Amino acid sequence: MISTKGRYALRVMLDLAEHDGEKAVPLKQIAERQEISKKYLEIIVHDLVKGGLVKGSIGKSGGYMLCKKPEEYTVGEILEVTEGPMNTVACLATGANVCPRASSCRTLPMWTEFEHMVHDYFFSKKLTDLL
Amino acid sequence: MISTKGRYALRVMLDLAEHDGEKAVPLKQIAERQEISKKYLEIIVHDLVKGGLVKGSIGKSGGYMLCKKPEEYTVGEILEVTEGPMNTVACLATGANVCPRASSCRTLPMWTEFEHMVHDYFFSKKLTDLL
DNA sequence: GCAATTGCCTACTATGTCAATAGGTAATTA
DNA sequence: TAATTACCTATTGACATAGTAGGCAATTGC
Repeated sequence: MISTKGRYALRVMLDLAEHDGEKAVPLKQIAERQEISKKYLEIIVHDLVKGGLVKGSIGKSGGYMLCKKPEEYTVGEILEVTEGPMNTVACLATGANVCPRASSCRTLPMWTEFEHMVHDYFFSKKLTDLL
Repeated sequence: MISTKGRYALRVMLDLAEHDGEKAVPLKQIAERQEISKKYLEIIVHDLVKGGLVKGSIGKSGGYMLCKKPEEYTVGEILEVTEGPMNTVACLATGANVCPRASSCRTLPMWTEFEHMVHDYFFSKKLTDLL
């Protein structure tokens, strides 16, 4: 299940891609266009900044800008930065203690295959594919 | 994210498939073999019974049996019965109020495509593919 | 017939995540 | 210098997850 955080993040990135230029885009404008609470977007954009996907500038005529060209972003990296690593099952989660049944588990191969499929899907999809 | 309910349900179904025969399999045995709390499994198996995937018989030498032949089950139906409908994003959830932005949403087509991919994956995978 | 076995039922709980909201600080620029 | 803007910490209500606890009722092997 993709949460609102990831979905909103994607919409923010698309908004920034559409208004990509010289000037930074204030969060207020994004919030209005996307009809999402500005306060909540602050949290999300903070993750994007922390993840190095966008950069912000403080002060009048400040706002946010993309760090790379729009076509260089994948949907996967945007989702991972806001939602954390894409784990579909707990036994495959990054940093999970290895399940003692792993070697004989009948279901593990399927989960692994599924996880790869999901990962491939989102990391081969570019942000600009959605425009 | 697939929860323990769905994952355990799958292991129960596999256990039943491996011990498919004349006699019903007591939950106690399944719990011991799978190393899962019997109490918790009761909840899960109840969902499987409610969903018509297995049937139980009360009393001494009672237990659970499959309703169909093992090869007739898909992973998808087992997961749906225990985890509820497979919704990857809220805007596509069954019974969700339609998003007013749906017609112009840049991300919706991707979510729809993704949801189909996930659905197809699990519903084309048979239980016996895991044995 | 009786006792052991087994499924079935309701209720409860601790923990964590989600989706926000609230209020304030500090930097920048028109 | 005043408006604008990003940035920071804290808090909240609702809900889901992952179980635990205890008892009832039906069946059957002896």
